[in-house]
Amino acid sequence: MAATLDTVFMALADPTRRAILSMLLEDDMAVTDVAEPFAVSLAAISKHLTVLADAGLISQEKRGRVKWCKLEPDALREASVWMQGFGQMDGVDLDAFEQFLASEGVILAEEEAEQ
Amino acid sequence: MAATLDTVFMALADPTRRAILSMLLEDDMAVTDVAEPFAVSLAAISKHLTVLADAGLISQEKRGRVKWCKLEPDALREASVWMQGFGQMDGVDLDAFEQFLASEGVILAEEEAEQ
DNA sequence: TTTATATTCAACCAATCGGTTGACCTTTGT
DNA sequence: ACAAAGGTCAACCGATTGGTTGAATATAAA
Repeated sequence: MAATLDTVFMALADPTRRAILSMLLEDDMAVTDVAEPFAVSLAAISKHLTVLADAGLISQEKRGRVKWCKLEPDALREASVWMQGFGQMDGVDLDAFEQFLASEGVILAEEEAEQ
Repeated sequence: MAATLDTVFMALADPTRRAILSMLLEDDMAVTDVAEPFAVSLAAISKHLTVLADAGLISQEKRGRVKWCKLEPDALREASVWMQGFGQMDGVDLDAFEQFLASEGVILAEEEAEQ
């Protein structure tokens, strides 16, 4: 829930959690199915999913006895914007960049906050 | 040196280290000057700088008794590319995006590798 | 040469991390 | 009613993290 840069980057720092995100890119999954390919306990994966959910990177909805995990790519936006301040985006005409994004139907974080 | 996604994201997960990167965005700095605004010991900052250097996010060059710290924004590229696989870049016309970047003088990772 | 400056090293500490196991709760199926 | 399946919880473990302090090292200045 408290999706700060701290929690997002911390969540992304673990390879198992990044692999989970990649899996969820394909489709929503139950906790047990997320855990299946990994050589660790279900409880460990459950913890990883909690970390991802706390970072806002996934959401979890319980239907019956199954808890469905869904990728929430929006949480990456804040972190992505932060990173872009350092990379080769430096020197880029930001107005033109925003116009380009708008032309592609992308909604920036600040714009969304005003809605 | 071993700039993996693990080490890069882990390095970015700490607010002090992110603040250091922001400072280095302005200019190269000596270790002592980096440490000055922070309420922690010089040794602690020295460790943070080692973490950043191991992640490839900064480089350190010793001239005389002063060790100069320099931002290395390229290290963010790999992580940024990984993240863009999830975010709202999804669905964006990547060709148009690259053209836009090229028009802004930005060199993408793949292009640079071919040089 | 002596002294101050810049930085790291080494040892230590409390807190956190990723992992385990076994008990537990809830929902579904027989 | 009973058993199985889906998940979490709680307690524990070893390793790592971010921090400290004091000593050590190397360079520069007096």
